[in-house]
Amino acid sequence: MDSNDTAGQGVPADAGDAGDGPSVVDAGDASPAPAPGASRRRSSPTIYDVAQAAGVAPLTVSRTFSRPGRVNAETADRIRKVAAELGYRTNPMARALATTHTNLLALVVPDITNPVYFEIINGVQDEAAEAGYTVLLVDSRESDKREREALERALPIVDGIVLGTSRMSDASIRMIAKQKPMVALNRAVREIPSVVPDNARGVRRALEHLGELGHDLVTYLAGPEASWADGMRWRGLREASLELSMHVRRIGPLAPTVAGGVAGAKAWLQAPTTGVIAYNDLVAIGFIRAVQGRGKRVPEDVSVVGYDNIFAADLVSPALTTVATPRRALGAAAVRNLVAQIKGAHPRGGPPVVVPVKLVERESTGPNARA
Amino acid sequence: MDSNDTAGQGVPADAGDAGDGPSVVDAGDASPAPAPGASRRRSSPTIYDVAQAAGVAPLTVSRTFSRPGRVNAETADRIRKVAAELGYRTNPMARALATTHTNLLALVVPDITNPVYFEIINGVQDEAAEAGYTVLLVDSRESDKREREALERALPIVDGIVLGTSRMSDASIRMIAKQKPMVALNRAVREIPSVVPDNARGVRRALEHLGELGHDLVTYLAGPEASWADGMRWRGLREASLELSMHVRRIGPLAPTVAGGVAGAKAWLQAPTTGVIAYNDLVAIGFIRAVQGRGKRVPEDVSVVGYDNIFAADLVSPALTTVATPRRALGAAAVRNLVAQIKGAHPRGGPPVVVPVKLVERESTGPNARA
DNA sequence: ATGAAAGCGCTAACAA
DNA sequence: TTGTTAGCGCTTTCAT
Repeated sequence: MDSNDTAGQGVPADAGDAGDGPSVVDAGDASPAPAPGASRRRSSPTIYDVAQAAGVAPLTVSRTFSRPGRVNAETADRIRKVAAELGYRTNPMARALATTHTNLLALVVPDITNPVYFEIINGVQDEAAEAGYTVLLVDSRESDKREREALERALPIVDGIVLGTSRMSDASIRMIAKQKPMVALNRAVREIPSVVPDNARGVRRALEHLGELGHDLVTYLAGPEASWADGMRWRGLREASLELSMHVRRIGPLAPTVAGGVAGAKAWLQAPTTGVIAYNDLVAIGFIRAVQGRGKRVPEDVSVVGYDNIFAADLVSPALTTVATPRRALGAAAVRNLVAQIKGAHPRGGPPVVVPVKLVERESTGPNARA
Repeated sequence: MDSNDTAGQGVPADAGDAGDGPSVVDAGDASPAPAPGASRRRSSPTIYDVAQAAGVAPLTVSRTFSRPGRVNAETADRIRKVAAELGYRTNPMARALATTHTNLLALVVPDITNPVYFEIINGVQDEAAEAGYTVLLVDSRESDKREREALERALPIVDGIVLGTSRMSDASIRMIAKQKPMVALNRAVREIPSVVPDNARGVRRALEHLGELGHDLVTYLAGPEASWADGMRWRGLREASLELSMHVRRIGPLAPTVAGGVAGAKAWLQAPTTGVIAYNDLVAIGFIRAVQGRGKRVPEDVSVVGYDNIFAADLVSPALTTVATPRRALGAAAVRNLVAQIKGAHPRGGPPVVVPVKLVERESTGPNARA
């Protein structure tokens, strides 16, 4: 909520250009459209204007901007110069109509508010920008209805879709994938190229970490039943526990929220363990607050590992030890794959691209007091 | 990071409508673009196809979708039916080219990652959807260069811009406002319609609250020097302190981050007060952690009030008492204003639209121990 | 390396 | 209420 404004003086002074008296507060009241030409901007110059001014054919101007190299260097320079003088800018709509592609990508996430998506968004946006695409962020706010509607709107104007943790059914997803190139993120969908973090490896590292600290009985605070990621993590946990000769219990399903963590704590108090691995950071945070409220100390009485390494993980006390998912890399990988598809590569229905994760050790884990 | 995937079972069931045999899993490796027509989607039907099938003129089809009501109800029904059968969808690019408007709005924020913008984004998106617009979210990541570039890209394809807490100079902003309708958020820019929260009222409420708890000397942890909001808050604070017969000290400027709060704590420890008001929640959080680290208790030794009421404010301990800015309302108001402009209303250069704020009392404030 | 013609799909004007 | 005629600004053939 800060800005670099220099208008800090708060001067209401109004250099009124329409001069219709002192600030009429209400926005768009009566007066309809101003006479076209009033404060209205002149229609911008086109390739024809530039062509004429530069003494070439319109097509040459077009080429100068869309396929440089296919035009004489000198000619191109001259055209560019003239264009700059005239303030020419290529019209994306016209180009889109002619080429059928917009250079827009849709990125769908279930909840912008969820810190998990920050870096994904950044990764997607950076990689997209690099490839010459602008991204249209679609926030479905955890509603498959909203997701479908928003996607419906976006579909006809984008060249491809990055579907982050979709709330839609596999069937709906495949339906959409038939219409536009698509890559799924954080979720494997048959026949759809997908990019996922290495969930198995993540929980395994968490378990190892706990093991090294002397905890050999740990509780897993499970996520939503329908969660693909949760399934992967629980499976990975069981396998790892076998290899490491440790024991893992499961509590859940839990909502993937602070409240879910609180609920998990209730159950855990019935049968405490010195080690806990949570489905995600929010659950871990809720769990910690709840058990602290019951007089337990973290990490002295119980070590807890979160998952995702969200923004807030570093803010709570104790700061959360957690598995960091490479969200930026995830987003970037998805875009690369998507752009490849758009450029003409066949979509690969093969196994998901798996991106590595890593454990971030902070204050919520410590040696087993009993050891 | 969870999903509702049903693919857990791996059900391959696919009511294949294209029926080209059992899912050929591995599509393409080397081979370049597929023969146009292979897995490529057929070019979609146009108004001409629909017109022909329905036995009317193309224009009538066009009207049916763009100006319903201007066409006979029965005819319209028939056309819609035929269109549905053919799977006709109006082509936004063609429409945009013809009408010169895209029904896209740009929302520029300096940092998606900043919780402050969540609700603004939601408010903007909802209101925009209601008005028939899709929003293109532009994240400038605190860089005026990036902001300018992204805006550059977005400008030609949007009908208007909501500029949230811009990092650009007033001059740049006015420049852009000349090209497209615009509304500034959280910042007053001369000659540009703007919507801002009631900063003066906010700090005043914070001060009152502290006063009621018996603190009459409070420290203000100031934000960045260049911040418009900071100026407003400090000014509001001074005025309120006069009226309330309280005393306010100022420490700063500080970075609007957790680190800034830590820095502020250092200075505060030189001359502690029992009441503290921070520029924003992040600063408050940093401050609290730092003073706690020096053995001070919150709120027993010092009461602190944050600003903004971000997501994390409720997660830290003690939970933060803070001034909640009506971010969703802010976003919605901006869009209403913007759409009014687009629809033809004159831009109003008058004073900013001011949206009310409110104080959220949580655990970080308490009675003055000395009282 | 450059150009002329045609058209992408839709919507403004005007008619009828 | 409906239809006809022109474009919107760009990129595609296919020449030159």
